[in-house]
Amino acid sequence: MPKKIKETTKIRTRFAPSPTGHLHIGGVRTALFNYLFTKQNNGAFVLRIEDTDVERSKKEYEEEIFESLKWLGIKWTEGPDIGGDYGPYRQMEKRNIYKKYLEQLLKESKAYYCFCSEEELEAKRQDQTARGVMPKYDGKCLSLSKIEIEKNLKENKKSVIRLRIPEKKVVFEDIARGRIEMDSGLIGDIVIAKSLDSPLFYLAGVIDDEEMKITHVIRGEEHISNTPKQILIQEALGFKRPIYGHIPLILAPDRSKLSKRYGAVSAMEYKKAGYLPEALINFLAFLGWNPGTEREFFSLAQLVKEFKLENVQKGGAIFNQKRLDFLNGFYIRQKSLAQLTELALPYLIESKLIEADGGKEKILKHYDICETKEQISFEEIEKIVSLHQTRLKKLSEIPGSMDFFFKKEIIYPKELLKWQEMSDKDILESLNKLENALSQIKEKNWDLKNIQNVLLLEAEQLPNRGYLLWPLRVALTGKEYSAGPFEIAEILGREKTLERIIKAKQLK
RNA sequence: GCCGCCAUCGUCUAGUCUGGUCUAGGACAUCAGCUUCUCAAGCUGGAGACUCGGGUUCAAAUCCCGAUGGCGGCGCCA
Repeated sequence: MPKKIKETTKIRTRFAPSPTGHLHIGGVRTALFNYLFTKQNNGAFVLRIEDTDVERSKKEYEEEIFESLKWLGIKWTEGPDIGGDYGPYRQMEKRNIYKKYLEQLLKESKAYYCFCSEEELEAKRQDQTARGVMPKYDGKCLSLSKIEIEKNLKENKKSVIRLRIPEKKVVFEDIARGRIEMDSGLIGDIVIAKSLDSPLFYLAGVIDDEEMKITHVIRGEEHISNTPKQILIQEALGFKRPIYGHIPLILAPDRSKLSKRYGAVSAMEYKKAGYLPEALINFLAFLGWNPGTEREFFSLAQLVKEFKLENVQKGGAIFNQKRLDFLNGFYIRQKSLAQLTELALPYLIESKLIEADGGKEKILKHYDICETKEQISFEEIEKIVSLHQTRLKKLSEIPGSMDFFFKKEIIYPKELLKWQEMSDKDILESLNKLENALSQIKEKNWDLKNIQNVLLLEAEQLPNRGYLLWPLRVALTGKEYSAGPFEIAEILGREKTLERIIKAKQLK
């Protein structure tokens, strides 16, 4: 007996994207909030693919939805790929079910065929807008006789199926916003299917939620105005009403809907750009929600514990790229060196700085100018990566910030060697001092401590350390900004360090 | 236009339900300093907000009304 009660009260939610485009960051957040809410209540989280728009739905987008959610660690418990007791989980695989309900509505005269042309409807809409009223269908085809309908259908006259909307006040409680009400008289009879075999979003969604025993519908704010329509469909069908929770939208910096104009919007683009899933999750969770304390770093597991759907903000939140970058930098710093190096490898390979040749042990250093290739170990790459851990905001910055370790020749303007008011002569003197001092260190003694001792001794005799250290750093890296020269020299090795100093002297 | 939702630093937000402890707290960004060869990281400090107008009250960011602004919806898209 208790078991049964438990079963009927189990929370069931769903994330129902349509595979008509890349999985948007806003969709990801909707999925995240659903996941957090469900997981903390030990509920079931259904992934449903809403592919009723046959023209725009694509298999590759569906794949991307799976991939994105998996990357972020947002796990669903039922879905098209893993199955479940309430499938199928793709809407186009259950057309017969929608058809059954559609026939029921038609039979009960709760829905009717409409033969109005799109042009006719469009003209009426424009007229209504011009008169300052909310556009709605005038119910013209409602007065069609059974015989006329039969005749039209037989002639294959183009038609849609509309739901009769009764005039009443539709009221519902929203977990995130409280009571919301709307007058259904303003809506007009909505189209719920193009035909018996092609239901529209409103209808299919409502039927799925019922059949999948969804208890909580958590979705974006853009659906608030759709909710009364769906409630009316539920009522016509005699379905149970789920609990609704509408979460605010993610906005672009100008407060408009976030779109491609503002750069990356899909989850996979963020992955490619070198964002960590931890950072994206933490960031997205805090867009519209916060724990009410001053704590700001949360893992997915910690969010499951602390998240409260009732506490989500009501207003839309602007996507603050700088904050995401900050969080990403933070999570990069949290990684162990081995983990970060592992993450760096694909970026180094992609930019042709290294080649992978059968596993970690045989990583090849690849010179982009000479043909020579030499081996470099994972441990050596780790050392290089360690110098950059505090300097990275995104993984995609990896090749650009450490390429000088891998390249045979580095290119930079001579002008860059100049520190403060140094003359060409000063630079040459510094480079000579560097060459002399460093050549004194024997190959076997080439380590950070010795390099530092020798160089600092030399540098103290100059107006300031920069006179020696800046040209050194530039000669070794070719960059205006980088990690410190001692560490770099150590990793580069005696031979290459001296070689680059000599090259710097020859620069025209 | 109509309907709905919303409104605290540039941004994300705490505080609003249960008025006083709020000369409004935190974080990102920004500025200055420390550190320092540069850039990061780290530390210290600064500047920076209750949309406006009416009420209610001894007292309003907090309650009520109105205005304004922003966003969403008004599809044979989802």
